[in-house]
Amino acid sequence: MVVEAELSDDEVDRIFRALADSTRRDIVRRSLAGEASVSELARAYDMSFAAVQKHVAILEGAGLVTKHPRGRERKVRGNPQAIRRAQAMLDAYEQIWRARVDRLDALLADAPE
Amino acid sequence: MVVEAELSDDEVDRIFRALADSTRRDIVRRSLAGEASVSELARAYDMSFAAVQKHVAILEGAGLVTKHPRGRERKVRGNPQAIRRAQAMLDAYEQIWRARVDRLDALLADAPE
DNA sequence: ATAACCTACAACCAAATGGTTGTGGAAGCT
DNA sequence: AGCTTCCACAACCATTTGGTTGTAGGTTAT
Repeated sequence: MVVEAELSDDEVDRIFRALADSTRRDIVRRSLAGEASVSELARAYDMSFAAVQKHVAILEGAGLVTKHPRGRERKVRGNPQAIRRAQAMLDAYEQIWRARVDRLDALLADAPE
Repeated sequence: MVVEAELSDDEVDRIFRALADSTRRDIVRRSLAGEASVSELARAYDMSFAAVQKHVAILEGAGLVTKHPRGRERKVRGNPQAIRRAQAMLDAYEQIWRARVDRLDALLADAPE
């Protein structure tokens, strides 16, 4: 059974904020496709190693990515669970909208002229 | 036929950034559940009218919400399409992960010892 | 042992964020 | 007309963000 972790506002903030940057989204894509070390990632972007390191740290803080020491490098691995939790949030919003549409439909059905 | 709007990085940035604030997420929820004027929304939060107005403007800039003049007020309406576009983004990430898992499975099948 | 590489972290800086107050215009009410 | 309500926008301020460089520690290779 899937544990439906109650997300605090702060956690949701971090997830969406982490996704609100194209470099970070690209890091997520790469690390979901397969493990990559921080420096491998850094070589892919036109910015300093430290900058990429910070992006990875932000993603890690949001739970979108985990780091795993392998020798002298840290392998970055995407976390599909975090993605699914974000999806669950958006699903909830769509349900709210759907519920509203249903209410309006019911109203029209009750007063059909 | 559904128009699969190609989202620019900037647009995706705006959508996730807009969702990375609990006040704004709450505004989205309310405006998906039903239209509300800016001042109605403002009364719900412990901050100035102008602050709420800015949040609505950010949501509008991200396409998560639309404003509709009704007399002297502007009715704020949630836009489920924008939500779905964000969902599509997250779906794409999950597909990437799934593809990786499939690749690994295939590898194991090919070299079964 | 020395050199090269990978990572972490601090200090710094410009720009963006999230809030405030104040001003002003347009719409509705008495 | 005059007052009130709703909204937009500018100016300002503190904090956060996203980048930089520099320093230092741990790991691998020569």
